[in-house]
Amino acid sequence: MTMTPKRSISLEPHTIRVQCAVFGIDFEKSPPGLDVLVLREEAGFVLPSVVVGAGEQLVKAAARVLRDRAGLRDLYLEQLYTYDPDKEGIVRVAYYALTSRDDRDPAVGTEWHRVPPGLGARDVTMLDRALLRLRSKVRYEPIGFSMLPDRFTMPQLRNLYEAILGMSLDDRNFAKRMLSMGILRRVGESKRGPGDQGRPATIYEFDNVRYEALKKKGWSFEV
Amino acid sequence: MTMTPKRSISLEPHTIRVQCAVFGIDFEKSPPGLDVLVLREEAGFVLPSVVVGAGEQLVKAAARVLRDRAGLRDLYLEQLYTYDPDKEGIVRVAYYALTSRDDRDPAVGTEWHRVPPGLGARDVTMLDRALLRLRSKVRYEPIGFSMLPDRFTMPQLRNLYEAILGMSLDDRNFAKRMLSMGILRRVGESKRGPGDQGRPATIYEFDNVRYEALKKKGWSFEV
DNA sequence: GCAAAAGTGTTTCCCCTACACCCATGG
DNA sequence: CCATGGGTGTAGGGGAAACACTTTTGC
Repeated sequence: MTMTPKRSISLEPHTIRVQCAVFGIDFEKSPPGLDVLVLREEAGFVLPSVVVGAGEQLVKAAARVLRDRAGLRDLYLEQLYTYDPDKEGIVRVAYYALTSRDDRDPAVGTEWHRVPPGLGARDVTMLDRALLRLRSKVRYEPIGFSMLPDRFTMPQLRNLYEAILGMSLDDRNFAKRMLSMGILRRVGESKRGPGDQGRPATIYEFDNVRYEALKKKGWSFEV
Repeated sequence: MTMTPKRSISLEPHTIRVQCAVFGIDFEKSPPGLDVLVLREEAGFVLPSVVVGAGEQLVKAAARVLRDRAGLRDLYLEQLYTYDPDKEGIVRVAYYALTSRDDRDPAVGTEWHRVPPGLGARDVTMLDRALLRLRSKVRYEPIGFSMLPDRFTMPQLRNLYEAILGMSLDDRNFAKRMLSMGILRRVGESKRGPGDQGRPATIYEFDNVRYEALKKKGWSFEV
């Protein structure tokens, strides 16, 4: 029987690839809908993905591909699931991201598509899981605000939840719940442009300081 | 500018290691408590872990280490989180597992310890995450039954939830909720051994067929 | 008959739901 | 003044939480 020498080099090498499902709300259409960011390739669309560099942090790799390929920064980014190695020994670590589409136009080669868009089987599997997580998590963590501009109106917030959850919500009860949680700061009224009809909406900001304080006391967000 | 040739070999190789937090309830003590399975090593305790073989499925690797090192089979096993590569390029994929301690004695070199036991920093981080997930998930999925023998009593089930959630639960309301969900089958009464005091408890089984049927209708478990 | 453990029912209260009207602005 | 969109209050019902006594067994 021989002793196996200790080695500092890698054993059983795998390639690790991070893959991202980026969600954003399309407020232009009515009703607003949930879109996912895809890259146009020769044979259709793919979700953004990239090989993780040696020693690179996973979330950094995800942020890197979204910055380089889609010009996106400062998004909510959360790890989702790690998939088994495929035939080439590639392990995919899936992330999902939330972003406000704001003013930004999508970078060249990227497009926003209403979910579900046409994708390959693996991308679909991952997107399904991301949607499931998003629909569940958006109800007990205030992550939805990442998909809005810093300042937003109550109807926008409600439209966001309706788009994600795929159901319509009672406007009175929705506003009541949101305001009663005490995590929104009223910061003025919406300015009207030409063509804007109706009463100006109140503008709110998400009060993160307040939210963290409440969370520390055991309170939890809930829609 | 030169073309990079396509390669089928791995790029940016990493070693992947799965790591497991196995939870079980200690019904011997009163009140019963939540234990985690640890391996005794030279310098203390560690969570079970193993390098994932080339082409091996992640969950298979987790099941493999728990079978080989701890003699455990047929446990509830769920992926938890994937950690960034460390200095040696090792990426850890964390799983947590639930098992009924039943009759089984722990295999040699393994011990059950009340959480939290003394562990290294990485193991502690992972265990914290596993506990958080367990405490949350046990409330909306019927995974707790994996920590009981097939046949169990209502007080056992309640003790399990009390041990995991770290709070005491009203016995009447608890039984009411559990029975009203219609996922428990009454299968008899507990046999008393010498030394057993008090009224015999009703024995139940988890009715998985019924649970799946309800879930398909959009119903969801909730404690 | 006493101690130990298990089983069961009722009331209260709060929160979620359902629901309709008035207000502010642009044209 | 009319159309458009935004804001607000109330009443009722259902489910969760609080709460105490009876039953069965071993000793």
